[in-house]
Amino acid sequence: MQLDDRKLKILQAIIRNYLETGEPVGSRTISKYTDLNLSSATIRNEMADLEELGYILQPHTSAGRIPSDKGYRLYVDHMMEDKVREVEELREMVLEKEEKVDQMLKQVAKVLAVNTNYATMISAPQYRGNKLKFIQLSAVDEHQILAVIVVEGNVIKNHMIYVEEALNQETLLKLNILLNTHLNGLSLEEISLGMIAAMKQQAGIHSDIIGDVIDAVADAIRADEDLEIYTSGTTNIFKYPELSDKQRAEELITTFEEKQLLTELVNDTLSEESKQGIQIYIGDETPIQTMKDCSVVTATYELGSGMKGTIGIIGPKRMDYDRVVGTLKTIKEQLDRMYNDKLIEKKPDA
Amino acid sequence: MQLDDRKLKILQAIIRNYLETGEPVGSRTISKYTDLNLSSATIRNEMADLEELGYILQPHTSAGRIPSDKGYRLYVDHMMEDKVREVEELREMVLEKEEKVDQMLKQVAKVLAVNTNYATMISAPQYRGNKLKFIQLSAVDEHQILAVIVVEGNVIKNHMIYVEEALNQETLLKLNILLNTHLNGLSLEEISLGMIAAMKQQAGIHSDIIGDVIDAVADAIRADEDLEIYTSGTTNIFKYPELSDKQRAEELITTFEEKQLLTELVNDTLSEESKQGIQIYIGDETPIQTMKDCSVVTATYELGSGMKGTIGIIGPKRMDYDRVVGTLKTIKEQLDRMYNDKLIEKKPDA
DNA sequence: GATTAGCACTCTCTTTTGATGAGTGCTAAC
DNA sequence: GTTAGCACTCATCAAAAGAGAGTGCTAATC
Repeated sequence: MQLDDRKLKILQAIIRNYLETGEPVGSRTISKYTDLNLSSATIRNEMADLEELGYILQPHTSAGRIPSDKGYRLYVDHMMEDKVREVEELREMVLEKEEKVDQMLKQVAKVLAVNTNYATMISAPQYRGNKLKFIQLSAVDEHQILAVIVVEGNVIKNHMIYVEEALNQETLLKLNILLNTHLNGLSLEEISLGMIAAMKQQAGIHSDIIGDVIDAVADAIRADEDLEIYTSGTTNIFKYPELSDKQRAEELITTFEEKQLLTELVNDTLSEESKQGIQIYIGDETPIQTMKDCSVVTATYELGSGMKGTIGIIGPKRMDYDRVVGTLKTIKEQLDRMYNDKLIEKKPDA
Repeated sequence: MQLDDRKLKILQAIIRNYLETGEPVGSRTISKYTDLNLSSATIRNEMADLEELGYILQPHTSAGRIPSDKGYRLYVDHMMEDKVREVEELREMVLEKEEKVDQMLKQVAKVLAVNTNYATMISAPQYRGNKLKFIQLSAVDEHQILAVIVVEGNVIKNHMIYVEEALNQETLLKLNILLNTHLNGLSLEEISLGMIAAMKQQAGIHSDIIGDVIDAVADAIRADEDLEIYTSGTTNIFKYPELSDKQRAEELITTFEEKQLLTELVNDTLSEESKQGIQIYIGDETPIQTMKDCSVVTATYELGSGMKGTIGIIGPKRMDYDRVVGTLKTIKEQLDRMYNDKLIEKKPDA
């Protein structure tokens, strides 16, 4: 049996209708809904075919039909319309303050959640294979030395070191020079034990401090290991009865609370090189078990120099794919652009 | 009518039983439950009295009785046993790594949630009325200057400043000295506009940078305004039917997600000087509307030098008060102690 | 006078039953 | 190939019936 044009139109009508209502859709509805001018009986025959082909299914005898995962897949691959939706709020927000990246990301997650009525997540950009840019030790008071470590991409890490007795300015300066000359421009792999030993030797009685700083450097560079993930709008799932029975709701919300569990999704998204950076997971396709009754749309954004992050929108399978994809594209572009603008303008931030 | 000893015993039995089962408790149950050796009929008479006194109530005619808020209040004020429970996990964890305060707090929230089966929150200590300790500007590269600001209590704030053209070391040193001599030891209130103007004048063509730094300083000092709050175990509420109908669950979980809403609770706890730093809110007593069907137990902890934070446990009214209070006391003590140990040992952190 | 046994009564909860209605599959006619 | 017609299925809803837990009250007992 073939999937001819008429069957496609009917399938599309079924899906569109189901996306709106969330109710199984019957033959009579389609008969009126479309401009095909076919009676419900004909539609019924076609529906039987579509069911046999696996694109739709019946929750129970004598109910209407709902799209199967295969049906949704066909829809998002071939039948979706490009409905680019402006997200005004975000545009303003991003321009207004870019104070701190993580604050901004939290905001993005929230704006997206409010805009789409789905649950959202966003992962902070990962700084892979980064190199050390700058180290500075400063005496804060008699017993405390502050180590500031800046990594390429301007990730900054602070580390407080306690010392038994005060170091004078001269010593500090020496240590600073020692550290910077040896370590600047290196990645974690390039820092050898030999190098560390050499530095410690040169530092003499202050070798402890060098060890401490090295640890902090290691920490700063591989900060990507505990990936920051922000979520918002998790309670939106209560808006969709098919997701909000107790068990499912509990599982889902727990997944959002234990943000580690979302790492899977981020990794999967980053590994697949999808067209336009937008990825759609329908039902079982998702890498996260608890979301197998959901659909997940993800986008990869880039804040320049390979610092990639992931945005995800999680909703029911009958999510408004057109709108979500449109919104995500907009946001993605804005985030991508944000960094470039900054590069060009070289403006100080607020 | 008086609340004699027998009535008290019966009330206690009712509450204990209800805490366990969550079901209204009837006269027959109590008649067997207690060692009073009274028939159900007698108990019934006493229960009628207790109801008249307002300590218990009937969900509907011919159901057992459940404790009223007044009843719970009497219980926690006078009838609770001190059931101090060790929280081994926390003890180990705290000792093992005190790397970063916020990481640790997240852990505490989680351990508490797992241990108690209730929802938990913890607010990061607030650094009230803090003074500036130290400022340092460093050139990271040609166009970027990093400002590091350290506030009393070792709160560190980083701020990147973009400049059109590179500053030489000498200029930077001058600016550093300028900033530190003028600002060190001052609180936000003590930094006057006149002072800023004077500094800008001395900085000459680099007055922009001064302005930028001042902004960052202001930001660092009043960091308490956007209070960090961590939550955990929010999905535990699904374990209690009386809290987990859709509407209530949604409201509660939203409250936990929008952590700003929890500020009320923190402020209220910090403002009341309760005995032993433990506070119990029953039902309507809570400052947060969405929790009016819950009970909330809070504790104030102190990481030294007036940096106070709040731990909260949110559960059903029939929460196991004895255990929760015990657990909170333990945790509170451990946190309090943690800081003192550190002070004495002056150990560097991991 | 306090305690208890007994009993009618109340109210929730669960199960059963029947009615309704949406939707189907199939057959026969167009 | 399309459509009208009809018997059939199944979820949903509401009303009815039954069971069970628990009460309040009265009268008897200690």
